[in-house]
Amino acid sequence: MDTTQRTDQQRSADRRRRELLEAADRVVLRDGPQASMNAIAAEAGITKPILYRHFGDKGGLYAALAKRHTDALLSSLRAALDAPAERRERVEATLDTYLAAIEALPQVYRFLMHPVEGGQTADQGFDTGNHSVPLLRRMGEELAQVIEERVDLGPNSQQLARVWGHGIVGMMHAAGDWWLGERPCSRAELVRSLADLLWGRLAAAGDKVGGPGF
Amino acid sequence: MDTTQRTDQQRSADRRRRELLEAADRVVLRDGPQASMNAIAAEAGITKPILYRHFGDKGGLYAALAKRHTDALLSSLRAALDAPAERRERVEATLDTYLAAIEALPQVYRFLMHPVEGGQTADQGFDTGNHSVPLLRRMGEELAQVIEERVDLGPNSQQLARVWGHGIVGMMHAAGDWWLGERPCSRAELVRSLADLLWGRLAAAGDKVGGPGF
DNA sequence: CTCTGTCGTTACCGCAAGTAACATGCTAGT
DNA sequence: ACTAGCATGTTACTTGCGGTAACGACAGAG
Repeated sequence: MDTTQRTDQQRSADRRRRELLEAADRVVLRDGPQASMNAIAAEAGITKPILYRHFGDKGGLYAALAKRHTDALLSSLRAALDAPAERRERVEATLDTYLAAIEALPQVYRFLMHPVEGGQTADQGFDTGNHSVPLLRRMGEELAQVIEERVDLGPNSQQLARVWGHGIVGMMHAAGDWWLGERPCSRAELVRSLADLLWGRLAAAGDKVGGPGF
Repeated sequence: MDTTQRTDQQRSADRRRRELLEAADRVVLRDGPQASMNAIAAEAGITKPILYRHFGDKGGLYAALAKRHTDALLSSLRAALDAPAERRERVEATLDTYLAAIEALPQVYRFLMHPVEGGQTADQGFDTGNHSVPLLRRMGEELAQVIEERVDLGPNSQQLARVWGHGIVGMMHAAGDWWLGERPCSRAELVRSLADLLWGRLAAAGDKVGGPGF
């Protein structure tokens, strides 16, 4: 039959696609974010044009690869966010989930955050937009949605929630990035410090009167 | 004399260097972060090898260019941070300064934040560190220092200040990036929303009881 | 046996980073 | 005045990567 044939082909194509993505994963994990298409193809045991037939261009492969990890991370985060617990506990669990993920696979994390994406094919004419850091954006939107659903923010809540979503995600990301590089403290301490920041401890703290030189 | 000669040459070299940097600036402002060395050289009215003699490689030119803008932005931020005013006002002024800067020169801002840096020259062997987003790091450290100097955080204040410095900078960056792309509100509203977040409004807000579907 | 479509290859193009080797002009020593 | 040295600039090249065109084998339909 036509349909069964197509299904078979589709299945085979999907399996190939998954194999290719896993090979790409291995290479990225080994070579970092600047893994070349040649290297990925070689790791998969095939040659470049097949990659291009499956993913269009490097951006497409990146997008597919990123989607896998992004989806996985987001579902973990959703679990932490939606837990039936106090807000502070949920926030700490979410921060810890994120930090544990980037701690476990820093190479993958760097690939997701710093996509390189300097192709010579001109996507010229962009004024400010594009620039493709989809993971941060998706996390920000997701968090915004949760905030807007569960926290009572009065009028204009949607916009406020979105600002906060992106802001909190950025805080988490930058602090995590710095922490990964320097490891100045344990993960638990970092989580506590960030949660304290979100809980207004900066506003509540008093001025320090005597400067170091006075 | 030998010394006077050398001084003349040094001055001439420095002037050339500045001219080259200004040309690079113009190109980056026009072409975005993926400006090619050829284009920069052409804009400066010279050819590639001169650029390489002055800056070593593309990373060197990037570093020099980034240092100029980073220094300029940091001095503006320092002015806002060190103003003799209430903490909330200072925080809002700092946020607004940063956002105004990225709003005025989005291309430069993108160049600073997304350096591309995917050279084929292997800096292999890095585990987690490097990855070169020096602007965010420098802003984080700077802010940490100001916080530690001026806010009374009790014991372990230095570490807490650093976490907060990097976290706040990341919040500002991510929210600014998103805002630049979507422009969902005015700059003043964004500043207010972020300051509210830092002032603990997330913790203070009540739960929303009735979900949208219940 | 041929036609068609998928999976795969080799060989190529264009482009950008980076370099080697050559040309030129200025200052200085003899 | 002639030549040595040194900075400045050039052309022309190599390497490596993203991306593609054109060609080769193997499956099933008529």
